[in-house]
Amino acid sequence: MAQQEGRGRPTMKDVAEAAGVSRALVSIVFRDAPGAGEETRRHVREVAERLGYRVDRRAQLLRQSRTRTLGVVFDVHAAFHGEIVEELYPAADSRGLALSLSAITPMRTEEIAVESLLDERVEGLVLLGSALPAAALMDVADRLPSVAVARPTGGAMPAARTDDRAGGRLAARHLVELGRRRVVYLDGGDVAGGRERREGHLEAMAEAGLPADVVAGGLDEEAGVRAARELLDRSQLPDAVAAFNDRCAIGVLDVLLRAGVDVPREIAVIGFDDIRAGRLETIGLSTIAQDAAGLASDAVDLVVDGRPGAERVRAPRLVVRRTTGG
Amino acid sequence: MAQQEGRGRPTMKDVAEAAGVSRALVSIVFRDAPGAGEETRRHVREVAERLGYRVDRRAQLLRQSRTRTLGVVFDVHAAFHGEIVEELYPAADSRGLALSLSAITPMRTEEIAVESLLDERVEGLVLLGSALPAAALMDVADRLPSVAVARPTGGAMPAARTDDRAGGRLAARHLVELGRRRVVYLDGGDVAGGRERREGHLEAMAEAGLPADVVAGGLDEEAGVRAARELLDRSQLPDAVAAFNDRCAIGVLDVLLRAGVDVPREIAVIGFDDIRAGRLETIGLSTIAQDAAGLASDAVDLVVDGRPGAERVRAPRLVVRRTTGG
DNA sequence: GAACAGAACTAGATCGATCTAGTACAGGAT
DNA sequence: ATCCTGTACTAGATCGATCTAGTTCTGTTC
Repeated sequence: MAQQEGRGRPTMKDVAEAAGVSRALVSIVFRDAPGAGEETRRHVREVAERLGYRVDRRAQLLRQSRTRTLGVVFDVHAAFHGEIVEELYPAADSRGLALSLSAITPMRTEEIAVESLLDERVEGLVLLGSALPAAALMDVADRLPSVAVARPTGGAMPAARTDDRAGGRLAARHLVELGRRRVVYLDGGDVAGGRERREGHLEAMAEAGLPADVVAGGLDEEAGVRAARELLDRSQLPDAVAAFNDRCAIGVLDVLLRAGVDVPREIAVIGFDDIRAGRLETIGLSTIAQDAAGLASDAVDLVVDGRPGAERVRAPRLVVRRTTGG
Repeated sequence: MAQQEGRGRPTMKDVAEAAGVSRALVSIVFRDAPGAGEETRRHVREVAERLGYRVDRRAQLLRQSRTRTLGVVFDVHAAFHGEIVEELYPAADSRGLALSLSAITPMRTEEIAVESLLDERVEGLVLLGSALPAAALMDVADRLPSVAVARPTGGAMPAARTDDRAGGRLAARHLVELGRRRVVYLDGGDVAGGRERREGHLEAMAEAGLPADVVAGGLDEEAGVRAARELLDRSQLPDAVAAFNDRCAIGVLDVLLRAGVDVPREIAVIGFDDIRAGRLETIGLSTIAQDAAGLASDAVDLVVDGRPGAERVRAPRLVVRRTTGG
């Protein structure tokens, strides 16, 4: 990793000398700030280009009181996080902010990921699907403008999230409108949005005058598989399944398919999240879509002018595909 | 995003004044450098703790000639990239290096991702599954010690990769040893490792004295679905399918399952990569596993003391699961 | 042609750390 | 008493940019 160049990369001073102007003027040119003639700008840019000069972001960050950078803590394995990170780039960009990503891994805890961003002096933090307890969230929010995405925070930190309760209702009502009567809900437990989705489902079922049937599910395909096997053991099969999320729903689908159950004729299945895998033609999973771009945009808004308890909630959207469709 | 504190976070100067020592000494303490008494170290650390001081990485980076940071360009949607990023953290850490992540998205091209890292003055670049042409790779490698992971570079840049040819052979031989005779290979085309895997497959088939049967496949589930439908239209079905990667294989599996084909009895299926989805009990995809930790470690090694055309190749590993198993 | 405004440009301080080249002082050898 | 050595500590330069407060220069206006 020995730097091949003799004395490192060129600096503003080098460009200034080569162009026969002051360093300050070079700075003006590169910041597109007023105070330089057109002719000079062209010349400076040309000299810089020739020397292979690029502004050193380290020095830039140090000098500017504002780093104009948002830290993003995410999980490299959560597919939905990828979707949001992707949308965060343009959302931040449109407000003149850069992103600094910090991944969570089994060895690299959320705390470590946050600390490393604080050391970089990011101006705000976006936590994707944080697993931190409310007290820890408050600590973080206390140090820096922060926002939690896709999880309710109970006011501990501003949040950008989907209206999970409405999503739960939406899914249940859709199944009921298809004429389904024996609807099972596969619960996600206490995780981000878990309670809200379950309650939404229960409300919709109650409104329809139908009995609720909640079964412990989980967050991933494995959980869906386990739950589906249990369902198949019942004397009377349900005629619809609403799962906490898409991954769980996909596990269910797989078991049903192998057992020769006709989806959706015998059992309709609906998930939550609208992950890519579910959009595949062969899977065709009906689902409640979260608005990734909207969440990302809300998240940046909230970090930028974050009042303590603020919350932005996006309406979910019903996406009908094969598993509940004709 | 208004900084709540009056004058921003405390600096080394603040700590020095509060502790009644010089700034330089505080620096010595925080770098664990020699030149300070035990007593003083304790005192400085205590004062710093009380003020909530943390070293400003921006200033640190600027002053040190070395940033000791590796830039990582990756795709948030490629599951395998997540696996490698995860392993890169400890690999870099053990050599005293930090990571700076830069994501590729539809709007944010690989070039942009690379530029942003160059601006941060990272000391080396790790490109995951880069899609850049050889010429562009050479340009990048010319500017900075770089390494491409999981793609052959034809010497344009050091590479840490899996022996894809051996992997192709391994998969084919496994199928042949199971007694399969009509083996179809779903090709991945010209992408990273595509040619090598195909050639390995062809070699193994030739050695077994069996005819080769290469069909255009692709990189994702959709491609697998298309290819599988074509196969089902044939007058005589193959008795085994080796796919370019796991995602493609999963698409194939789905179609076969829906068509009522018994996997693996009628058709055995094997993929490549060992992604998480394939490990699921219900899918149970046999595959050729790439050694993510090994690739990550090799990648860091190569960046650190990168001779121009260097290459580290890891042996792949056959993982037998349900789709070719009992 | 004096006064003035605005544009173009520059010198020098500054951001918050590290690094170099010192100074001060203790204790031991001569 | 003098010299030396090593440890503990400090002043000031430095990294590469931006920012403030200027200075020139050009062109208008009265």
